[in-house]
Amino acid sequence: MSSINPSLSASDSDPSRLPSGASGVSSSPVEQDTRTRLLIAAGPVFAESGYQRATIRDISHAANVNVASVAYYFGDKMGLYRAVIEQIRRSREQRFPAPENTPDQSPEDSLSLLISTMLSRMIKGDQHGWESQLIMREMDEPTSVFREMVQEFFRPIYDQLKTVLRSLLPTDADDYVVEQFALSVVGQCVYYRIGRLVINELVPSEMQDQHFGIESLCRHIVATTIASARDPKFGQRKRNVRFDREPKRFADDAP
Amino acid sequence: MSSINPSLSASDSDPSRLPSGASGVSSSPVEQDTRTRLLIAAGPVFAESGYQRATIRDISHAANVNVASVAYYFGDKMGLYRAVIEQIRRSREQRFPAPENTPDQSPEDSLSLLISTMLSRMIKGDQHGWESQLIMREMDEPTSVFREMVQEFFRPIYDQLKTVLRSLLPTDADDYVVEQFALSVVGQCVYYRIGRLVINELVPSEMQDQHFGIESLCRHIVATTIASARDPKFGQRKRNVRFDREPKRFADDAP
DNA sequence: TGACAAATTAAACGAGTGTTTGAAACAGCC
DNA sequence: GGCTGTTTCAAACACTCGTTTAATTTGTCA
Repeated sequence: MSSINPSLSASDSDPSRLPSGASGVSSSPVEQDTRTRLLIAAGPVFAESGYQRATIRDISHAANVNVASVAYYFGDKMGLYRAVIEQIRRSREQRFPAPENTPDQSPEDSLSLLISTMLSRMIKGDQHGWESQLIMREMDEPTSVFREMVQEFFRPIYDQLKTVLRSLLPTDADDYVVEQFALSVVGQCVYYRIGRLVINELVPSEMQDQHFGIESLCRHIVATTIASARDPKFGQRKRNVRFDREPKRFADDAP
Repeated sequence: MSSINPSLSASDSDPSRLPSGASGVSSSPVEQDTRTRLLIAAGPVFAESGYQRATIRDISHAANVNVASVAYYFGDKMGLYRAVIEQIRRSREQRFPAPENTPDQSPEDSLSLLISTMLSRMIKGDQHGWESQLIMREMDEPTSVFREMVQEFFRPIYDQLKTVLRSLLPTDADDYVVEQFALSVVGQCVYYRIGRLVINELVPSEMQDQHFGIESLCRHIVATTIASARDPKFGQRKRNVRFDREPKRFADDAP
């Protein structure tokens, strides 16, 4: 019932929302104010355990603050979570900005830049490996922040990708073909994050070390995408007899 | 301390492990023995909530049995979970068996069959949509059954995929190229399951209805894979100047 | 210094959790 | 019937969770 709780009167990102002891500029990573320490400690815990399983006791212990501080500074657990997500978005957009669409750039170069941006955000997009993990968790355990996150995180670069692909494909390519190509690119990039535990089991570690770095993967995805988008036979796909004698596996497929 | 608990002396899949009241053959879906009712009810709950958040009270309520029955028949919560996973593996292998490698089949047909099998297992591989979800959960929230699951679920069809891709690629293609192609195919298939919530936000629903059925996606993935694998320029990738003026985004990439 | 608000703390609360228990209900057999 | 082993059940246990509370400490300014 107290009326002094700061979480009720200030935005998550308002820098003026600081305790009186600290004067904005942080002196040392371990000597920051309680709110900042919570924000720093919460990310890895949420990423590791997921929103539900993460406990504010764990987070508070990691931040070396009292459990009640979460309610004091962020209202509740979800308030802290939203602050972490927003922090990731800003950090990521700053360190791996989407490339600009300069007209003097070939579509191939644009595609390469986009893919390397996506792979970087995905694989090395965080200093300690937990930021992407947290985003991926939202994808199959969505919380209330999911929809907003898709629109702000993914929509912009996805639209850029579609634009570039359209310029690579034949001019009469249908919209759905562009969409399928875009999702193919995204799928390939995302899998190296999502499926990394499976990949660790299936691919020898020496091969991963030598040929599964971002640069190597980017080369592969760019080359295969361009090769198939430019394939002269591609326009015939719809009538290719090869696919007319598919096994009847599609009983409940789209009509 | 009781010595009559059946979970301690019988395998999860032993059909003789039935209460004396039921005589093996099930009469009606709603009139099965307690153990079977638990097994049926547990799958969707585990898939929906994940192993940790799923509660045996929810499962027991859905199965219309007492909470203590889980301990009685499966030892503990993890015992029930393992039984569910094993049930999925058998069901899936029976309904979507990996295609055989018949020699009279073109590599294109083999690839198409493999991809449609993977997509089917992924997207419609379960009667009510929860089986794949449960498997996907293991991929980024692995429990103790993860490693065994990868080897038994994914390894066989992944090896088949590599064999087919090798026959499509130039004969002198390096092993890592085969591996990259295989993971590209897997990534594209998996993304339509993993990223389905994101896709729902990014792709108009009419387009999803018309062009994102299994058959349509299979055609696209097969066509792009074959086009790029057969691209005569593909062998030159390593020396393509285009990639030599990549932005320096690869500071911590593999040397 | 003393008053006052901000910040922190230990403790408690109430709701859920997995698991255990001991008694009751039920089956089949003598 | 009575007996025996199996299965079910409601209740309790021990524990963890997010949140609240009331008391204490800290910092600032008159």
